[in-house]
Amino acid sequence: MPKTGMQEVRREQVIAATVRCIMNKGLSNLSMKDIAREAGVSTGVIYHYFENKSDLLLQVLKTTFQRSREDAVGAIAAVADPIEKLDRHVRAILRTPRDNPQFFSVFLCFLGESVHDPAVRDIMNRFLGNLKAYMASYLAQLPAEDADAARRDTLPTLVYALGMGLGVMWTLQPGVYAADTLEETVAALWTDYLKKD
Amino acid sequence: MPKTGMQEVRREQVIAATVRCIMNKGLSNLSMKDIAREAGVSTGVIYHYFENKSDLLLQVLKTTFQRSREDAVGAIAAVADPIEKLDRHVRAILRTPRDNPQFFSVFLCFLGESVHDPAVRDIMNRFLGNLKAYMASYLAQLPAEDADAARRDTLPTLVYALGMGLGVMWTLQPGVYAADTLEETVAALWTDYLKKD
Amino acid sequence: MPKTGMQEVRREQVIAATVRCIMNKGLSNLSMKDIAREAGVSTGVIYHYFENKSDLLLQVLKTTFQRSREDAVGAIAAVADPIEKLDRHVRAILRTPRDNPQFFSVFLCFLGESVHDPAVRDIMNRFLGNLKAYMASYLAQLPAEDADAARRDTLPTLVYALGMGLGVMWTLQPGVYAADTLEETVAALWTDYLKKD
Amino acid sequence: MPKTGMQEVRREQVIAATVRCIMNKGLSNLSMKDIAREAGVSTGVIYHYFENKSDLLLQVLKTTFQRSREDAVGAIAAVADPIEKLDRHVRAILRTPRDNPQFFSVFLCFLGESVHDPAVRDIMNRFLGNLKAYMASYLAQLPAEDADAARRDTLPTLVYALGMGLGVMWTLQPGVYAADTLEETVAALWTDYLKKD
DNA sequence: CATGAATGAGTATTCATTCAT
DNA sequence: AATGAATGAATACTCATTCAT
Repeated sequence: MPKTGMQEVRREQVIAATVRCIMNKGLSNLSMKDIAREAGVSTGVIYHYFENKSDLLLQVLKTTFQRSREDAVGAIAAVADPIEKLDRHVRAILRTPRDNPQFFSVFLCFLGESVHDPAVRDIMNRFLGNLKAYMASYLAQLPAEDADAARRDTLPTLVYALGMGLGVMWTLQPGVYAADTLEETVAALWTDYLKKD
Repeated sequence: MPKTGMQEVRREQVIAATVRCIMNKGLSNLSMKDIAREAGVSTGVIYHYFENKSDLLLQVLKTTFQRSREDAVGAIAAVADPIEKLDRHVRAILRTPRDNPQFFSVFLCFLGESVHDPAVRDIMNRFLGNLKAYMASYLAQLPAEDADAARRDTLPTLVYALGMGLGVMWTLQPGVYAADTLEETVAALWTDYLKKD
Repeated sequence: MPKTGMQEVRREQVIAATVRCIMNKGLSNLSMKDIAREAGVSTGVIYHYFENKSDLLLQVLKTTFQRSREDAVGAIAAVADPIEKLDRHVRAILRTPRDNPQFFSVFLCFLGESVHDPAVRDIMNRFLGNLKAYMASYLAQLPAEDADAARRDTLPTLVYALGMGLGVMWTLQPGVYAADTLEETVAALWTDYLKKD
Repeated sequence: MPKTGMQEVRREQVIAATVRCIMNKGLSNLSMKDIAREAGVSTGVIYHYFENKSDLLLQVLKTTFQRSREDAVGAIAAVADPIEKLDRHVRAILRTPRDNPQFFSVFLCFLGESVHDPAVRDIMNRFLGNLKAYMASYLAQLPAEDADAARRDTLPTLVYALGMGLGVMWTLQPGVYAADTLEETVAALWTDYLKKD
């Protein structure tokens, strides 16, 4: 087993423990001791692998976002048709709060932080920017007659904004929405929006 | 002026100072001393009017939400026609992050807290519930033939979800969106959605 | 009792406790908890009156030096004749390690720090500079025929260097020197040095 | 090369690295990791050759002192005449802070430690004692009529005290003294002192 | 009513030392 | 012999809360 492999394992172990702690206690009550206990290591270990608390938290955010993006892209990579891609993409976004509640908890916690912490805000912006750019890239393949140009440009922002908003509501009141119906409704909403004359 | 009047003034003074502090430093770096300094009072005064830090923060959240709701309702109270009401309502929601950034900063900060703090989550849910209920109440006045029943029921959730999502994006990157165009687009989106056969 | 008076009292209390701790444990093992315990206060109090540990230590050094200087100047202020002044001054310097061992312990501890800490070195240099300047000021009153000019200029440095060196030796091995004899010897040494043709 | 040879090399390597660290950061900020990095070895190695940090530091002090003594003795061993020996000895002492600033930094740092650490103080005393004894040994060879007996006895203490004091001043403000002139002055001071009737 | 000094438990972080590899 | 990951006690410093004045 190569050493670098072990090191990576330890880092993951600490990051995973931090995510669990954030879900249980939030960012404002998060102590390094808690994280160490949750990870089953001593506090010193954390400082072996991360510069300080702030560095650890940024790594947590980055890792969480990277995985979420890989999931999203992976879910629609196999599909060729842009419209079909959009449909599946929208549904994947709407399912995130249920399929990956961890992601949403972390996201919401750091959202509060991003208001006054530029480093966090940068990571957030880059994440959202990447996702929107990805959607724009396959929408660009649509024949010009199939979609209004202005709408095609606005769509990624609208899709992610609505997804985020519904995610927040779902996280605040898990289960109050008829998930399947909502998925149909929203998927139809955006494909209609795009196609409309 | 009765005693309670002065007391109310002091309370407001402290709450306003707290909001300003939250905007500057976020929730996780907020100290009672900061608040006292910002309010121009001693720390002892805060404990005269609020039970403790947690109580103060809940009062801040309630007050912020109450005002926001009063603003929202006030902005469309004079209009009679439900469709017109909806149009103005949607536009008011979309303008919130610019017109009242204070509100959005506070909202985002507490959003992170609501993940693990039931008291905060309750207030959030009640706030969103009230807003949606208010929209539902005037949409109910629409003649049955003017709107699909199912759509009328879903609309408040969708409107607020999209508003919240766009607000988050605006707060993360103030100014990147063509605000006016977006307002038109979204207002049209929802009125179309409602009317569609 | 004015408030500022009480504040000054507290500061003195903490500084005095710090000096005692330095004498017992040295600078490198000095903890804020030790100081608080020795002063009979909580750790928080120290941070009420001093910015941080480094600030406290600099204040300790300044205070110690200021008092030592007041003692030195006070001991010879009443004397008019420069030669007589020098004689008493030299004797006062040589008596310092016995009369005020506190001063010498603090001085030696910070001497080690001054090697790499510019703030400490500055205070040291200013202290020594002041003392030498004071001696130079009254030696300047000597009639030109009574003292070789070059010797008069070097004397303060030599006097304080020897005093410092003997103080170190005394502190390392308290009591091994025949203090009185040494005092005579050294006092004679410098008055001779100055007068010699 | 026998094993002990290698071992000795490693020990020297670590000791030299420690001295460099002390010069850069002082005793109070000295970490084993710093030393290991400076020496280009792992922390484990240090514990192979030294019992613990305190042991390492004592070895550093001993080694530094031993070398300084060898230098001092070596510098005047070839001279036969006691008076000439003294003259050269005094000049060598005064040149130490410039020629061997390493020695002086280490010396000053441990001086602070010696106040409360008996082990350090013992080494200091033995070092100074040896140097003074050496000077006394060759001064003893002076014909009785060439030197006052009492002065001959006091001289080593005075010479080293003044040398130490001037060294401290030089270290605090490198370069402010006219080194050559001072050397002449002091060398003359002590030979005069000894000879005087 | 108001103040702000005082408390002390709690936090992030460091570091000498050990030990499995 | 050598490595450097791991430990955990210790440290400086913060901060919500109390209470004498």
